[in-house]
Amino acid sequence: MSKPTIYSIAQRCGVSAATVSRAFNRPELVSAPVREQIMAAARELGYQPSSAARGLVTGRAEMIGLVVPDITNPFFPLLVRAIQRTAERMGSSVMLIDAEESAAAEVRHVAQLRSRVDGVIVASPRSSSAALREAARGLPCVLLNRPLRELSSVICDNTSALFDAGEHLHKHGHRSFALLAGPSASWAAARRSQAIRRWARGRGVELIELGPFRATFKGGRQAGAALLATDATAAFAFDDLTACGVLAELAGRGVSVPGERSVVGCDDVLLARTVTPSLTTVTAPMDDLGATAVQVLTRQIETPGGPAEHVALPGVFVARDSTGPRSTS
Amino acid sequence: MSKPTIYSIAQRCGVSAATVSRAFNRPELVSAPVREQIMAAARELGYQPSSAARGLVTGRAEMIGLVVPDITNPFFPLLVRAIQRTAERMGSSVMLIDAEESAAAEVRHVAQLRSRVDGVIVASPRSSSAALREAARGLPCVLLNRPLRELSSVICDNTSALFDAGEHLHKHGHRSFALLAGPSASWAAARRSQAIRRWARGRGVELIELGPFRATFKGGRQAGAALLATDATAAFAFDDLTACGVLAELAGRGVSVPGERSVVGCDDVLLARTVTPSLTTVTAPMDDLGATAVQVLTRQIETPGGPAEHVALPGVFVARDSTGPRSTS
DNA sequence: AGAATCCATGCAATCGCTTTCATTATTCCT
DNA sequence: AGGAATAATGAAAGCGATTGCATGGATTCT
Repeated sequence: MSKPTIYSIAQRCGVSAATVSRAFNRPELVSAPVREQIMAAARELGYQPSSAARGLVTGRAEMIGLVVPDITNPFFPLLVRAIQRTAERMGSSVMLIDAEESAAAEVRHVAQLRSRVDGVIVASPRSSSAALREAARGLPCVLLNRPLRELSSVICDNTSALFDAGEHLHKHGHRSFALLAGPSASWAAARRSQAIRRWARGRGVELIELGPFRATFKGGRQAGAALLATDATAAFAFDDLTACGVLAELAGRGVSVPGERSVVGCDDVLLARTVTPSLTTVTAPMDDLGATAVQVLTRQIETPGGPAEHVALPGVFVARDSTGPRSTS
Repeated sequence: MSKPTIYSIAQRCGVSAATVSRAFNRPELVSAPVREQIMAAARELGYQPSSAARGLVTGRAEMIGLVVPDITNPFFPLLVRAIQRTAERMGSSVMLIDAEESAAAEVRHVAQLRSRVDGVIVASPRSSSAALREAARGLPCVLLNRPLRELSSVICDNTSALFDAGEHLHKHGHRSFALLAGPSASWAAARRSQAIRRWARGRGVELIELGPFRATFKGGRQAGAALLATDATAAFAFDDLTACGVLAELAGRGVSVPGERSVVGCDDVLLARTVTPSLTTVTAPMDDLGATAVQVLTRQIETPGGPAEHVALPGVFVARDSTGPRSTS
């Protein structure tokens, strides 16, 4: 007794396979009694449509690929979840690919995905624009947090939230700021630095630029050490992981936060709430980012050759415990 | 100019589609010149075999499902990565499903996966044994960190590593211990508690049982508070997340670690190295766990109806900075 | 040289489903 | 009531690959 197919069901119900197929896909085309009989038989037999067979004829895999550079980066799990949830609602599954931080693996995987998915979402890619363009040629594709004219993209724009962060610190009496820059190759890092510079210039406050530092906990400790060598009372870290490193370094040296220095992070990863003191940071609207990416991708799939779309979602500033009034010492 | 198929290539090379197919799958059956011509044409046309078509005839999806209860739990990303890497080496892709902590979603997803994958790996499932058995009926399945007689399983056994942890603390002069128990429904929690109890009894030391606590940062803070109400100088936390909560609570109350109290965690998630002080904990051999799970699953797929396999991999104790000599006060 | 092998290749069936077109049976309109 | 429109179903042609069997040519053996 092999796997049930539409034919098993058809035979059992004395109808043709076409009718069974319709009962599932276009129920309104099948009379109620027959439809119910078919459904009952299907349930009874434990029938599950073969997605391979369906995919072969429809040309749709009902599956999207998601390429992340490093699944262990706490930034991604929430994104993965949001994307998966939205995809499921649209009837698709998600194939997750962890490129393990290798740009080469990224494009290799995108190329391999081609035949198994309807489209791909590539998050914060490491790869060069050219390689990416080439890999995505003819494959619906949405870039996350990395704009590229020819390909659709969804990005999180922290500019205004960083302004808010600056204002928040300014209101607390800070007048001298440090910018702990992230990796120079990172688009996000460049953009954040730029936003902070603009704000500082507009505000007419002192901005000490330090770095670039690696976007790791270690990089953060170095940044913390560098920070202590200045007399900036408030610092913008590139992201939360860096900020945590800064916190650890300051704690290690007996510098109190926010008593003596204030620190703001970016991204609001889980860690940000967990660490002591909890991090003042910028929340990325993960759910929206993921959902939007899937929606844009769906449009790309349905309109092959359609125009690239570009969506920017704003981050939101959240004040927690790592920022406070400037010490009056 | 539609997607290239084996027929496009066949036509272009003046051979039959069968030969093209063989050139890819059984190259030794095709003469060298023809094979090379085919490969060249394939490259030129950008041919990618349709996995749907292949899957239809071979009955293999070359894909395995991976169901995790909560992708945001730092325990999983490393596991996901290990599984993905091994699967790739075996020619399969991974479909990730985040059950978002819902037992119902877990079995629902396993059921839906049925038609799209060759088998599933279910990590630390929340669902009841019966539901799980039913959902996996006829579908090759490997359970992770949850043994169940009828289904294959791969688990991490921390018993001996926890003994080592106990000895480590004992050597540092600790004589009174606290067990901060994890969720009572968790198999892993029960097992860990049991191991620690056995060790304490064998050693003849005092063991104060606290909890159960939720396996979250908050749960850890509560555990920390409870710990301070006792005079245990060393504590076993259920896992690293809990341990971090304990650390935070102690820090908040000005209790120094490891000066006044020692804390050991379990799992060695990324956080463990990041937090200050870095956590003494038990490392789960993630890579092995993932690789073994995939291998066992592969065997299940190749031998349907074969016997369930059960593999236990030992965790390894690692001493870091959250444990030290008992304070002599 | 003729028979026996072997190698490379082609033919054609098949996997399970969707979908167009044709075919009835039914209902509606004038 | 006769013909048109409508609804429910079936027959059959693919979708793109794999694979068992058949075939014909080259090679080898005796």
